[in-house]
Formats: sequence, C-alpha cells, structure tokens
Amino acid sequence: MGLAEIRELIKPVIKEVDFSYLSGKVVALDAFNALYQFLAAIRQPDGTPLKDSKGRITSHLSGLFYRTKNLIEYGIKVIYVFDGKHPEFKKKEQELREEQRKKMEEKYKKAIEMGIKGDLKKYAEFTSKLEFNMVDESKELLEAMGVPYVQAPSEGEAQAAYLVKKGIADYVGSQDYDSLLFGGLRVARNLTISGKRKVRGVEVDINPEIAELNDILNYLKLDYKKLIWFALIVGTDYNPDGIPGIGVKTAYELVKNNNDPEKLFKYVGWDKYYKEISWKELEEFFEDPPVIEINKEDIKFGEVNEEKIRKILIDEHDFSEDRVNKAIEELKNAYRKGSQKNILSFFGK
DNA sequence: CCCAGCGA
DNA sequence: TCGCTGGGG
Repeated sequence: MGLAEIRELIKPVIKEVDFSYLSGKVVALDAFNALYQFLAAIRQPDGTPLKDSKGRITSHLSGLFYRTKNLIEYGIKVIYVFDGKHPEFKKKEQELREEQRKKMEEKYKKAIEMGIKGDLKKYAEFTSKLEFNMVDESKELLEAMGVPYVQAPSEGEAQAAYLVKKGIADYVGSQDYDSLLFGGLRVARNLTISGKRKVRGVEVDINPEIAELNDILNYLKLDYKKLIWFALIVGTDYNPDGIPGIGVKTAYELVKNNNDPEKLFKYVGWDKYYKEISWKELEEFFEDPPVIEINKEDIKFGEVNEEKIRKILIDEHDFSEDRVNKAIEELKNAYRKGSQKNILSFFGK
C-alpha cells in the first residue's frame, strides 16, 4: 500500500522503540525485503557492491550475517520468511519495478561513462537484483547460523502475518506495512536498516518503530475489512495505481462512511480501472492468502554450525577469517545467554 | 549494511 | 566511550 501516505495517517499509533524493547521477542523478518536492503546499502562510495575474488556479489551475505548476529545479541529471536511464487495479479507491479530498476541501471552506467561521481551510489542503490543463487546461499547461511527460516508458498508478508496470528512470532519485521493487510497483528520497521537519517540538517539514529493492527483500527475507527477497502482504493502491490484521483483523505472518508463494499467500489469506479481483477478477489486474498501451516515446534533456534559458516563466508567468499570467527563467538555467546534467560524464566526468576 | 582503528 | 574515517569482499 502507499506506505508513505498511510504512515502519515497512522503516525500517532506508531511507536518508536529501541532494540532492547524487542529483547525476548520473536520477529518474523521478511527475507527478500532485508536482502534487497543489504544489496542496496552495502556498497562502496562509487556504487559497486562487495564482491569475492571471483567477482560474485557478497553484500547480501555480509548484511545478513552481521545484522542477524546483532539482532540475536539484542536477545531478539529471528525467523526469516522467504517469498514464494507471487500471485499472477502481482505481475503489473513486478514489471513496473523491473522497469524502474533497468532505468536506474542505465543512469548508473551513463554516470560512470561520463565520470559523474556525485550520484553514483544513489543510482546504484536501485539497481540491485536478487538472484536465485543469492537466495539459496542466504538460506544456507541462516541454517548454519542456527536461524530458522520459512519458505512461503506465496507472499512472504502473508506467511509472516500468519506466524504472528498463530502466536509463533510477536512481530512481522519489514519496511512495508503490507503485512497488516494480511492480518499481521504487529509490525516492526527499521530492523534491517540502520545508520543515520537527516532531520533538519542534524543526523539522528534510526530506531525501530512498531505498529499494532488493533491500535490502527481503533485510531482510524475502521474494522479490518474496511482497512483493506481503504488500501485497495489508495493502491496496493496488486493494484499500484489505486483509484486515480482519490487520495488518502478522500479514501478514508469514503470507507468510514460506507458499510456496503458493493456500493463503495461501484461509486469509485473500480471496474473501469481494473478489468482483470475484482476488488472482492483481492479482499479475499488479503483475508485468506496461501500460507503453509507451521507449528511452534517446527521452529528451532540456535544450533550453530561453525564449520559451515566458515566454509561459506571464509572459504567460498573471502570474508576476513578474524572477523568471522569473532562474530561466531559473539553469536554463540548470545545464544547461551538467551537459553539461560529461558531457563530462569522457566523457574519464574 | 558492518567492522576496526584512531584520536579526542 | 564516542565519533569519525576508511575498508570490507
């Protein structure tokens, strides 16, 4: 959904927290979302990503390894959720994104040719492409780190929302708030990005922010179905344009004052703009998306395979042995502390 | 994004 | 301990 605008609307119920707030909590992280962020952000000033001696990109592995280790050190229990096959009706949005990516790639290449240094990194950030093998090695690395992951049959955001609904996870971790539309009860942002953000010229740390579906609904005085209608009017990944000419404010007023979706979508002229898909199909998709059933017992945290980590990062991809070994020790320590904490809470201490 | 090293 | 810089792969 049009995140920037909706954030504005629900700002009062978004809570800024620090990482320790999430200590002891289980977070289902949107893996593709995180990997794209690492690919975009982990670059040299000229825009080139990190590569091993064979020229293979390693930015995603670096980000995944160190960031995940840090989250675990905060006491956060991380589950990664990988996207499966996108629904047919997401094609438009995907083509749009691919087009934009290619445009940026052109701009980036041209800037290099012409020797323009200033904007190189900015362009490069949008050229990232997540390849199949990157996904596979990311899963392998997570396994070696003792971090569980779930392969979604369809949308990762939907699977992550399911994990929260079922009580297996406490939060969906993603930069998008889309999982709220899938009924995800709690969402946490800014878990995989960090660094500084400029506010009125002053640099401040970016902190995690969390939002709860129930708070949002109470605040907006909408029910869950109406939130979906609202999103469909302003635009989602499946109908990126929303209803042209209707903005956030109008859409909000419309759904608040209409209880009959048939009338509502007739009024805004849905059928004019979307011939291939009905609002009802999309509503059903959000309410009951394809997910795989998971039980709490299926999720295992904390079995580190040091040798495998070293094989992937040091042997295969030329990471610094010292840094990796140090991080492995920190990871093991974090797990030890975590399990001690579990035992203490088990005895009520 | 991350870390290591440095000087304050 | 902190903020900054340069390099990581």
